[in-house]
Amino acid sequence: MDCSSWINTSLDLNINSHRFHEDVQSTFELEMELKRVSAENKKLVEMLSVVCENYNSLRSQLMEYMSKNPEKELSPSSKKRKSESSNNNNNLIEINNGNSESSSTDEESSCKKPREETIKAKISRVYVRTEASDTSLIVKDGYQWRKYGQKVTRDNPCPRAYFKCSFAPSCPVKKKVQRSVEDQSVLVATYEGEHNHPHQSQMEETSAPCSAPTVTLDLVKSKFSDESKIIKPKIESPEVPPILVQQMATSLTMDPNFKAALVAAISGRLVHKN
DNA sequence: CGCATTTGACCCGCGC
DNA sequence: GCGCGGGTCAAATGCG
Repeated sequence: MDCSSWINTSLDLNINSHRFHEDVQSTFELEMELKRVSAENKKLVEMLSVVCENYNSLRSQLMEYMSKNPEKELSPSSKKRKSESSNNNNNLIEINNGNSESSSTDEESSCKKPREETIKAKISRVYVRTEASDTSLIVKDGYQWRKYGQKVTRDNPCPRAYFKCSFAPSCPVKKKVQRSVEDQSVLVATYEGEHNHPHQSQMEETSAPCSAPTVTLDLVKSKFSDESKIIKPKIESPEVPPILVQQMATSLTMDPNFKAALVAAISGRLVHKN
């Protein structure tokens, strides 16, 4: 072996050794990254389980309520001025009837308001548990409201507050807030219409700890249409059916915001490494 | 001073 | 037609 071939062989070995070192380092970094992603996935699974638990709790409470008051939900002849029903829901529950142009059993969309034939406002109801000492009729939903009236209604000694979205008249959304008759620690907020502007405190809420989870129950056009059939005036097992977990996971993955956040979390770390 | 809230008056639909 | 009750208006008031 001459001198030049020896140098070439030595260089090859050196280069191969360097590449091997890089490969080992790259593999090590990938393993670390895999561990981080696994940890994040674990957190997400834990979050999902918390969501499932909250859903389970709220669902059981809803079933209990419906078993006690089946006629209020089923009777099409319910009057407009029936009392605001209460329940023992913790945190925040939104019951969204998805009011549409078709005939509805909701008392708010009864046919006795011919002047409002063009108004097809989406009406939803939110139950918020508050501190017993909290006497304000404030529901923190992330939007800014302007109070324009307050009334004491016949069915409830607690006054009902009337709010308009602060972006009115460009945003036609209104809401009524009143304490529940039976449980005055529960605020009943009735929303009319949909906001035509972005959520004002969306950024703050997404970064804030999730202390009061919100569950939306669309009782008319539920995405969980199968589950809406399951809801009967009968107490069922409090366990979450596996199909529900799957559907909740699916709806999470279908959520573009959730997807974007997940992709940003993972790709951000990978890009940062490279 | 400007804006939000309060609160009594007013409007309107419904039942009798 | 009248009274009742929910919903809205707008002047008064309070607050930063």
